[in-house]
Amino acid sequence: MAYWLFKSEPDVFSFEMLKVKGAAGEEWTGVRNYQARNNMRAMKLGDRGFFYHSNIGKAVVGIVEVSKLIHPDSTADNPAWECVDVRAVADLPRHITLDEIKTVAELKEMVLVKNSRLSVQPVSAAEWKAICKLGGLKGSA
DNA sequence: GCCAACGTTGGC
DNA sequence: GCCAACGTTGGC
Repeated sequence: MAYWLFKSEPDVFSFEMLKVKGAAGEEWTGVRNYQARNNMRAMKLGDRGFFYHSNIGKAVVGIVEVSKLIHPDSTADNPAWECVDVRAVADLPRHITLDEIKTVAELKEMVLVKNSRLSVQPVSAAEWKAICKLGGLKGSA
C-alpha cells in the first residue's frame, strides 16, 4: 500500500467537511497541476493519505483513504484534469504541525518540507509511521 | 501583506 | 527549444 498527503485550505475544504460526507467520500477536485494529478493516477483503492491543512493550522489533522480511482474532475472543463475520491478514516488525536515536522530528523526530507506547493504528494512508509506515532495513532491507521 | 519558489505561457 | 514574464501558492 502506498501513502500520500492531500493538502487543502481548511476555509475552502476542511477535514471536518470531508467527515460529513462519511463512507461515500468526496471527489478531490480542483487539482490543476500535472505532478499532483500524476500522483493521483498512481493511487490504488485503499491507499491511505494524510489530510493537511495549509495556511490555517498548517498541520496534519487526519487520515483519509482512496475510495474511488482516478476519474475526470467534474469541476474541470479540460478533460486532462482528473482526480480520485477520498473518505475520512480517522482523526489524528494530536495534530502534527509543519513546525513540529521540521524539528523531526526523519521527517525533514518530506515533500511537504521540500516542495510545499505540491498539493498531492507521496509519503514514505517511514514518514507515515512516524507521523501516526507522533499523532497518537496505534499502528498505521 | 510580503516575498520566494515554482509552474505555465508565449515570443523569439 | 529556450527563456523572460507572469500568475499562483503558501509560509512567514
